[in-house]
Amino acid sequence: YLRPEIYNMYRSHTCGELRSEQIGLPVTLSGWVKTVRKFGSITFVDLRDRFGITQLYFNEDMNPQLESRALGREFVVQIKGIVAERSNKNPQLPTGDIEILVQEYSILNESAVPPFTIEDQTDGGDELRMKYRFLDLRRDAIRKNLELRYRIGRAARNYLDTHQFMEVETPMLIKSTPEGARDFVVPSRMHEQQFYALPQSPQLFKQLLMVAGYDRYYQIVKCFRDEDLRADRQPEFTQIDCEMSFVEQEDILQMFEGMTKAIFRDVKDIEFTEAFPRMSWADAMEHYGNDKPDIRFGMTLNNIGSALKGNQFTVFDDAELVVAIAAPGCSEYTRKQLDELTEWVKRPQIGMKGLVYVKCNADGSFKSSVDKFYSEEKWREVAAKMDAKPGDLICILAGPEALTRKAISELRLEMGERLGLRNPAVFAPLWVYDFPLFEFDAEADRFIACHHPFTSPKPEHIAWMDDRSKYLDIKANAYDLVLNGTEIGGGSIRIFNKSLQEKMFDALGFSREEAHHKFGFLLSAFEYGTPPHGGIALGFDRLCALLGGSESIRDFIAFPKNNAGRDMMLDAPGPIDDKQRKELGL
RNA sequence: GGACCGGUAGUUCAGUUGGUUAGAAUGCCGCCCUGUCACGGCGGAGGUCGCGGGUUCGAGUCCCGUCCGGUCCGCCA
Repeated sequence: YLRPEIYNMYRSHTCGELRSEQIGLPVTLSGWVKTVRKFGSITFVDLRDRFGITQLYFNEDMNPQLESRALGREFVVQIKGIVAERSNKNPQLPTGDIEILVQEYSILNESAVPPFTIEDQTDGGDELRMKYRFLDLRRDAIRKNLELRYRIGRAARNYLDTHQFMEVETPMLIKSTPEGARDFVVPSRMHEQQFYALPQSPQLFKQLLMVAGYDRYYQIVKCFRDEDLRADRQPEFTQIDCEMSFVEQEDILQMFEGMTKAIFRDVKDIEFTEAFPRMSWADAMEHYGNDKPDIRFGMTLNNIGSALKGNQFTVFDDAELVVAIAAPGCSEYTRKQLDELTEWVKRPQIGMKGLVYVKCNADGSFKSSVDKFYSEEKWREVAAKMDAKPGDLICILAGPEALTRKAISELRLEMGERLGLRNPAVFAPLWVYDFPLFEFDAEADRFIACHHPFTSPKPEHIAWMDDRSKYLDIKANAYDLVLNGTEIGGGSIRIFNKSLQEKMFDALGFSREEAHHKFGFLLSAFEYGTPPHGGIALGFDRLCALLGGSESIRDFIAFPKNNAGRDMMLDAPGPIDDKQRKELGL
């Protein structure tokens, strides 16, 4: 614990640092009144600041000018007094052995009655807390989250500094780019009908820094995307953005695995002694049904179509994919529970038509919802193939490939949650690698980059860049860092060759003119000695939320926006006045 | 672009089949209280039931619309 250097007229100590060693010491404290507990002529006040809570003891009999009734919640006060031993100690407070015998006090500022209580268990709802975020931030719970965020950032910076990374700022006012998320655009008075865009990431700038020879760059940087939001998605968010030159994929994985370990060590006192597990994208999709597997638990996917097709059960026979998980210890599910689970997979956001279940009973027998079509022997065979144990419940989904894969992936996570297998205190990092370079966007009727258009294909697949029929088979030098089923980072080895970059733009359907108009500066830079390079960007907000054991990133951002992208405190965005509008030519 | 949940006292919520004067807890105000730390006791104030329309003898309750908040799907290179 570092004692802040705050000796001045307002305070000699913080509200968090006095202990029994200071008994008898005259002190001056300033802070906010958290609670007032009055007993006739004596009064206890909990005084709060960022560093803690210290109990004040007012005694009107001993000191008649201490009329404590003037004090209200959240008043800012300064007191002078003597540190004293408490007759009743409070073991729940670090300062609980002492109190301050108040000799004089002054109210530095009064407070209106706050609209919600400033306690860990506040009575305020989200909406109110966001509107009065400055009060919400006084709460311990939020303060601890922001302190965690600060410590994570500091740990990352310390690690990167010791590995010769250099922080460079890149511009916030840039040019709108065609690929990827929608840009926030910014009009400018001096350029009528022209717009800056806010960066979705500093991607191009960090690559140009590599061209410039600023090997090992990092930046903890705001990024902006004008897309719809979620609990874990904000229109402005922060990345730990990094780039290195003269590296291959393995170098980057090592470096940032090291950084992740350092963060866990510094911030959570958790030591990862083993290398992070790695999984190819194809394996992730096959065994977990998504590209960010939560590997805290098993219950992996089994494609059992071949075993079950051809038994006159048309649901399976007509399905592109028949896939199952074995939920451990769930064979005793009642009819009601099974019906509820069936309803769960039929919800619109899952979108399945139904659920087939097979109870692997403890006595070795099997009971399924489709016994009409399948013998017990068949289920024994399937159970053996899936490694399902007596006592397990096999859940089978069947339907179109993509929908069913996503549904079983969601069902796996849901069952993991229900079975308590997703403990937020357990951390399971994972590298996912060998992502495809392209995916086909049916709506736009063209190929789009899975990662971004600057990602290099695997060297052995570069030849396929000339053959559209091979596009979907091309693997990229791209990788994600996944933690507990959440993507916390992603990166790639970049293209550093002009003709390959042009080939990439061709593949994505940009004309040469368009490519040069949008990315001419990059193509130009590639003519002047670009080193091989690659990097990664970590989602700082998500990392904080995960380490803080929370689903929502909002409590780890000082002034977040709501799910409509509004700042409830500022009431932003808002209209601009006619004068501004006119100047901007809007 | 779409689905679902919610909106009642400062706050968090309850409010049955549509039926008298809309309740609880907490907070707030007043009085009492010398060891509390979720202090306690007594008393009091506090409501455009989000908004608009409709059905009805009668609407917090039912219907339609709308606004706001939340969660999710699509989207998020």
